[in-house]
Amino acid sequence: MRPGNPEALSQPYDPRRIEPERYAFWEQLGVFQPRPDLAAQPKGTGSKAPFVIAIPPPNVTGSLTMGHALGESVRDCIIRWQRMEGRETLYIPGMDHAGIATQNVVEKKLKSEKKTRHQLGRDGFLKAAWEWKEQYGGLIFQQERRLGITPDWKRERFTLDEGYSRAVLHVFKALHDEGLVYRGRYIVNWCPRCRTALSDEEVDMVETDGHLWHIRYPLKDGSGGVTVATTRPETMLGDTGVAVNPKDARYAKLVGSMAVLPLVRREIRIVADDMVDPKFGTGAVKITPAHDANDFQTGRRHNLPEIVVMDEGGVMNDAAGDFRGLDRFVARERIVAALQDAGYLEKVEPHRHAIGHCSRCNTIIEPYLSWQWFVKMAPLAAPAIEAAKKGRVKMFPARWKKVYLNWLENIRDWCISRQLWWGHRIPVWYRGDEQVVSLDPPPGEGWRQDEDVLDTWFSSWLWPFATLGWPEKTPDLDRYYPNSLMVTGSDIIFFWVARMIMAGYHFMGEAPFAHVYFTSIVRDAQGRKMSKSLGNSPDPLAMMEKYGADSVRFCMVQTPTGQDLLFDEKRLENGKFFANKLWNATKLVTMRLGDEDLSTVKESSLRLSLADRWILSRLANAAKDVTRNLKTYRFAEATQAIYHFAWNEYCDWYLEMAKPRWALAEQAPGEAGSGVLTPEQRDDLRTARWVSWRVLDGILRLLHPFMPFVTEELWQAIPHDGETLALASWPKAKKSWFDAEAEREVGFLQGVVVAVRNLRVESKIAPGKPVPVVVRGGQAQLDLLDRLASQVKPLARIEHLQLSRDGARPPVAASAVVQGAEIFLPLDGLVDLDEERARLAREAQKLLADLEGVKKKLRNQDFLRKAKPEIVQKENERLGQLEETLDKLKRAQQSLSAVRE
RNA sequence: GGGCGAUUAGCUCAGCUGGUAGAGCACUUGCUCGACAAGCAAGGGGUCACUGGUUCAAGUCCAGUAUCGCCCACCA
Repeated sequence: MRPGNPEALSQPYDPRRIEPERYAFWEQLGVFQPRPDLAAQPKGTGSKAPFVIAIPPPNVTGSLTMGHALGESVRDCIIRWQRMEGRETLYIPGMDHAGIATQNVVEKKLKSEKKTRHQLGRDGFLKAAWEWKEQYGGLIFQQERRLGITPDWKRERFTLDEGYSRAVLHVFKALHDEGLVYRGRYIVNWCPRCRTALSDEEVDMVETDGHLWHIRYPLKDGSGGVTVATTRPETMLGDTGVAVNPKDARYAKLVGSMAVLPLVRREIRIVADDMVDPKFGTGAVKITPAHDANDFQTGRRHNLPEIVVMDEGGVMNDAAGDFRGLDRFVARERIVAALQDAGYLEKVEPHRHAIGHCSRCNTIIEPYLSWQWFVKMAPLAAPAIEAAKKGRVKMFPARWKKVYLNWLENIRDWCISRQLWWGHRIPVWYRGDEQVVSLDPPPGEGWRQDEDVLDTWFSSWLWPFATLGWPEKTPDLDRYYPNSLMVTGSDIIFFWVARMIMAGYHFMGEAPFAHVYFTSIVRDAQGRKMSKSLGNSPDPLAMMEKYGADSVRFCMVQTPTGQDLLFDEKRLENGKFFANKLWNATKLVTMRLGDEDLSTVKESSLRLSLADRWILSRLANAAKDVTRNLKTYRFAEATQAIYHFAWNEYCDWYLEMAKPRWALAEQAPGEAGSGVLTPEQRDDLRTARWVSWRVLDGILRLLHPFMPFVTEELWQAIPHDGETLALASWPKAKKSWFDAEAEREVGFLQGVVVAVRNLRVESKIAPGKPVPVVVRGGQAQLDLLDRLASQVKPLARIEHLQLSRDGARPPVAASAVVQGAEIFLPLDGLVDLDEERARLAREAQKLLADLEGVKKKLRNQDFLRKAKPEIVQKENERLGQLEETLDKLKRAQQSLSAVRE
């Protein structure tokens, strides 16, 4: 047992003073490293299997947001809890190279130096990017230390590290060898600003007001024309056909004939295709196979030429004839004008539709025909679907399972090539007609490597096992895969969660984690997304400065799960106030503990008083509640349980009741009251000290995963066993501590105290003035009050407590009824009798309404017959209580009305 | 067009298996009594969005409606 250090609490609570020091303290002790000695049993068996969480790797360019703070609070809370439960824990940190985001940042920096990446060339650019990474990357981890999270920093991984990169390339080759990776010329989502292809998930669809232009295409034979409707007139330059529905009678005779494309004068064929909806627009669709995914399919079905009319920057190319060199939107205006001048434009309608935007830079996406690499997803999705259906991967909250399944069941192939430089370069080599997939350059001369890199998510989806050394068969991989839990935002359920599960099954044969917990998405108080441009994103570091990391953690962790959180800075006050309360309570307790080594005190040697039995019972309940709620990720309930117990039960009641007992020590300073105190008093003092210490210790343990800094600080200040609270054991709900009788009895005492306090206030008695109180009640109730009189009296400032079985009621008094016992506050000449009468009348009226409700229920035969017996009995008891209370109130009213003023 | 979620005190939200509506903040009144004014004590405040249904009993289960929000979707 180590003695406490009460002096540590002499200054007021200030998180800024204690938090940074504590982090260094934990790091020094090495509490973040996994302790294999704890995991006696092999993985996957029993509760002692290692508990593993991998961090969702933040972008190397990232800095800490409230969203990160929320995720980290949850992850670290669970990790710390599991560590205290005695499990070996591993929290894996790392960063994502974030292809497009990082390349954008580095290019911007180059621009400020009046350079472009093309001037530097590929190698020069990559060198600059790595330099940037070394200099600025990973800032977020410095910030996250401030939060008190406990990853094993020695295991930090980066998705572009040598080993990790091998894993990524290995996966590409493996999937290619299986026929699941293929190269093809298809329509992809193209961002003309980033000049790269994107996956479907990287495109945000935005409802936008646009136009539907109706354009007449004359027939070649001069016999009229066909009118098509389009939202993107500029693509007409690439039209190679017109499609109509085969069942559409209006156009039946045109099928097979040729139309002449206006402005371009190209002859294009009119074809019949089911994809056309006769009811939309004109029922005739212009076909631009190189600039529309639908048209591409249609074009292939009818062997129409594919003409690309823009370059990679969205500028019209040579195929655009007179419009070459124009930006696609300028070209749109010019083309519309030209069509109008030539009399081809029949109509323009307003039209609302969804337009794709680059999720990185918000540029409008251009469907673009190009050579890309794809992953065939359906075979990978199958086990991931089954895993969720069979519950092998559980999601919290469960409703996300549906979203997940819906996506997987309609999954489309994944475009994984990106026209960037920062990333894993595709391991494919070309020489003439030869094509080789190989991690290293093939032997021989003249090989040229594919220019493209892989989608960032093509590396992140390997995170749960690539961080552990895969594809090597490392001991870590054997020990720590599968992970236990994934905590992330629901916004990346497709990008990342679903893909990790697919990769887990495909490469490791089992799910990467058993549970997925989805946190809230943090929004501002008006419900807007946090964004840099709006400036509505609070800086977590500033929040920690102001309220403390403990408060940020405590308040963020208890946000609603998996739905939007409207963040309001004001909520953070709560945690700080709570920490402050505990600080002061601990200060009080440390001042009263005396010199005895409490760890040597045997609980069985103590005679626990009612208050002791009560608070121990409540502690057992709190331990049970916190643990149960942590198990199901119900953080709001878990924090509520410990908060309420610590503040409203331990501080508000137990400590107040302990004060008179501690005061015994002051009657006999020095030798723990020897000689002056009776043996019973000495025992009581020891008991009060032991229980208040023991319960405080329990509170600090239960709260530690949520507020690690202040709990550690306070734990060090009281007598404690072990070096750090972070490695102390998690409190168990001791069976022998549950004590329903003590809870009932203290409930009565609390009722009496509250009633007296209320009578005082209602009677406008000065707060400090001691008052006499008379209680009439059952023998058991009176005995209870008698036994705890010395503790109850100060709580309500009772000067003299008179207990009587059925003695006379004081003639002039304010009164109340608590569990059938009558409480009188004699008030000769002090009280406003009219007010007291009115108060009693109000009280009686309330009771009468309740009574009516209960009576009605008990008259109902169906209720008596069908409700569970214990419910009926409860109602009967309630009826008795209400009638008794009402009766006593009536008598109080009578006795008051008999009094003349 | 499909799916999901929300709607409970002035605000932000809890209410898990149906059985007398809760918390924090805000509000009212009163408190420098040696842990704490970041506090203490006592209070006020809700026909649980609406309509039907199931049930002895519904904030809680079912159906529908309304409003708001999110996600998915190849009507050009």
